[in-house]
Amino acid sequence: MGKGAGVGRPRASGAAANRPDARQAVLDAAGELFTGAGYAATTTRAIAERAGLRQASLYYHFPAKEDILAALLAETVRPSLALAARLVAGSAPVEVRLWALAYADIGLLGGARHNLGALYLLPEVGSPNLARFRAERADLKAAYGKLVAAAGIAPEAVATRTDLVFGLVESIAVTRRDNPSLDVEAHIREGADGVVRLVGLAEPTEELRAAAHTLLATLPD
Amino acid sequence: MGKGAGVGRPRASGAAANRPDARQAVLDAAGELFTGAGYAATTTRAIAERAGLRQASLYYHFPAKEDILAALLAETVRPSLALAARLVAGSAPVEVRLWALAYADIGLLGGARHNLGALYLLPEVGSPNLARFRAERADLKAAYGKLVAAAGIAPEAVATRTDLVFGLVESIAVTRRDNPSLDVEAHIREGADGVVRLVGLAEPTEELRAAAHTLLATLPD
DNA sequence: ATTATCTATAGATCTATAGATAATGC
DNA sequence: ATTATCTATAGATCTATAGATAATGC
Repeated sequence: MGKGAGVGRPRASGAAANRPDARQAVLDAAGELFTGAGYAATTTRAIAERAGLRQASLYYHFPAKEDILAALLAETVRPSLALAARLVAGSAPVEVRLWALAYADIGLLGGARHNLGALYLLPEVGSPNLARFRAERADLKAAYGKLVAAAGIAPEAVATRTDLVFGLVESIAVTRRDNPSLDVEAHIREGADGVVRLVGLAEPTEELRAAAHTLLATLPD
Repeated sequence: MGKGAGVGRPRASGAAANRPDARQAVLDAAGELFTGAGYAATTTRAIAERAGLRQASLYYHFPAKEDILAALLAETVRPSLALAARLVAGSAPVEVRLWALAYADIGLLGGARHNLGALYLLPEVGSPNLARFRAERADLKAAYGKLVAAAGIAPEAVATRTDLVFGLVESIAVTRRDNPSLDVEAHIREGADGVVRLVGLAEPTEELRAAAHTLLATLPD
């Protein structure tokens, strides 16, 4: 049991009070419901029920419903952003770094519990309270843009090409929503190949893929 | 004025009653609000207000809120589907037909009022009542799949490659949402080129694009 | 008589707050 | 005394229906 377990009134279900567990259960429940039914259609009562708490108890862990969404968005975009920053700063050939970024990023979205990438598609991400997430996602896109520019794309074409690459990467969320039994591994490999092709670089070779895997395995944390 | 104008109690605004006008105004208002704020977060009152009617009057034109969404989805996917059916049945080189389909389809989504492609991303499209739309969208995807297969992709790679192509085409909706002042024309041209590249066909030439434009201009209606 | 609208509202929520309570910690 | 939960509910909706009404059409 984590720190604080047992302190506080027990849950109605009988479980002992436990701050970190409850917070995590809320995020997990909200992740499933927001990605499945959307934000507005998901009630705080449904989240609480699935998390094993009473509705009002959510507000001990999050000041408002929207803060639950903000926490989920942050934990989804941040690993991708951290990886992108390290790859942009790297010195491997640009096609290797781009393949590696797309591969890892699609993998994070495709491998997450509950298709968390679908959160990026929610209309509520436009909310003023979620500006932080939008800025982090824009930073991630800018990292793709730097690699696209480094790939030798004509300067006036970089922005549009980057939009397309970023759209292709995030499209895993829609594909997965449409087909929950998707072969995610195949999609990740083909998606990374596709990003390289889409940018206009040479057809990916097995050597390129191997180099990218090595690069990802040796990145400093 | 259209047929039926003036028959019926005048609107509270003073405008004469007019069935076709009111229905169109409702769809237009709902298109703007659903794409901007989402389905669940858009109230029937807000739709009615923007359409110049009272909230309850919506129900003379649509049996329920969800039927307004169904009508918008249908009118967004059908033109693309009709075009795809004609191109799949055509005899022009496959790279020309694929470029033409992607160009026209991205153009329909990118050029529509209110970014209607964003409706495809709403979590509510999973609703049982919207099965018809999902089937039509699946037919559209299948048309892309036929062209991908005809492009000589290895049979076991066709499904994934098609997912990626379809994802790239629809990504215009997310791009446009993120950047409402997007250069749509540039995105359409680059997007069609990108689809051809993504499938693994030869880099698009000016001749290919010209042939595709000719094909689109000469398609029978 | 028919049509397209209106006013009024029932009934069902939904979010967030107020205040109580049942644990552990000191 | 502090913590993490609970019960109860205020206040604000939101969708859809009931029934009235102000036009035109016959």
